[in-house]
Amino acid sequence: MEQIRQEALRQFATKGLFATKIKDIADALGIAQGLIYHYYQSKEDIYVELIGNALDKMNSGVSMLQAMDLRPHEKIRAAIEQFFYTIETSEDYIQTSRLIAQAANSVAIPEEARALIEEKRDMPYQAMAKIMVEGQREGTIIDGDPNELAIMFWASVSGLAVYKATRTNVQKIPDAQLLIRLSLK
Amino acid sequence: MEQIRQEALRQFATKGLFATKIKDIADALGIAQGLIYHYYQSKEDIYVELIGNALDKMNSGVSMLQAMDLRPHEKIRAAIEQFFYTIETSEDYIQTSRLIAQAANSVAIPEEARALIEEKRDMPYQAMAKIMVEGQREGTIIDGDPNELAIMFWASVSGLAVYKATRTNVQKIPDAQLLIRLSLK
DNA sequence: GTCTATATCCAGATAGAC
DNA sequence: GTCTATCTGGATATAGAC
Repeated sequence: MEQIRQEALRQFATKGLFATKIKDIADALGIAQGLIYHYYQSKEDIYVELIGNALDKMNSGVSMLQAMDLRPHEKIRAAIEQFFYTIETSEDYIQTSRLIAQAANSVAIPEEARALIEEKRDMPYQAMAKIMVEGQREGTIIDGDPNELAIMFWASVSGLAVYKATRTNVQKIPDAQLLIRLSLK
Repeated sequence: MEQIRQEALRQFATKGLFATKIKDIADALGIAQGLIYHYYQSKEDIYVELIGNALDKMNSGVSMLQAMDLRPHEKIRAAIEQFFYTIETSEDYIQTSRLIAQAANSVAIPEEARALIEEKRDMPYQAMAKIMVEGQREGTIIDGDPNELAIMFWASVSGLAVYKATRTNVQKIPDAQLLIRLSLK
């Protein structure tokens, strides 16, 4: 069950929902194709579950960040550093963000998956906008619409994640200092 | 023929290669499904042609930028402004970048398409790195590895493009000034 | 050039034995 | 729980008439 999830994540993240065949997953695990249907009712069911997990994982990271006892500009530094660390060390994180990127960029995903994305994907933006506001009050974050700052922040972060994910042999991704320049005074 | 290309681009960009059915394209154009095969040998053929066109379009934009009679930091401003303008006005540009994003993020695309991407996608990074070097010599671009600066630049730009492409009702995307802060002194 | 009809294949899902 | 076998639908691609 957990193995099915893992293998499905790996394949959905790299190939997408439609190019991934149930047989591919079964073969990779060395089990019969029919056995998958003992655990899941359909391919879409696996997909929807994974999308939900992925969004929750992303959002819980953001929640933890919010709860940290740090000043706003320190939270941004922490977020960036955590991001750079995770992207270098966690295969699972890369697959997770890749899955979300694939899903968000496709209109041909199950209704339920779409609903989950719609419901959950704005959380990081709102949380970051709040941090920006607080930082502006303290004078450590640059002026400007906090929502736009938040969008710019996550757009850059996810752009980097995609860059990293789609190059097999990336030696180095840019230094965290560059990202910090985006919003900090 | 041109209509097939256009409709196929629209659908591949939003749904990907595998979720797009030949019949979907034919139906959208009001022609018979079989007729597509009068113009193209296979679905993959259409896809590969579109990928090639998309990459060329992107790269020709960059080439034009390079050829402009501007100082390096002005080129960066120009690139950002052109980008913001195009993303707001050109449906075709959004589809084009979405197609490339989809393709680059999937391992399940035709061999030929993969080869095209491998061959052509680094051009913008190299061109931008060169501009960064020149700007650093002039003192208008911040210090740091020019390759990393270039990666950061395009990661942010493409992150924004994806953000914009995947929200139907985006009112505003961040101001160009924010992006400029990334690299200019 | 465009259509209808169809051959062929493949993948999702089910049935039922062990 | 796991397998093999199979039903069923759908999609690519082809054939051939108009």
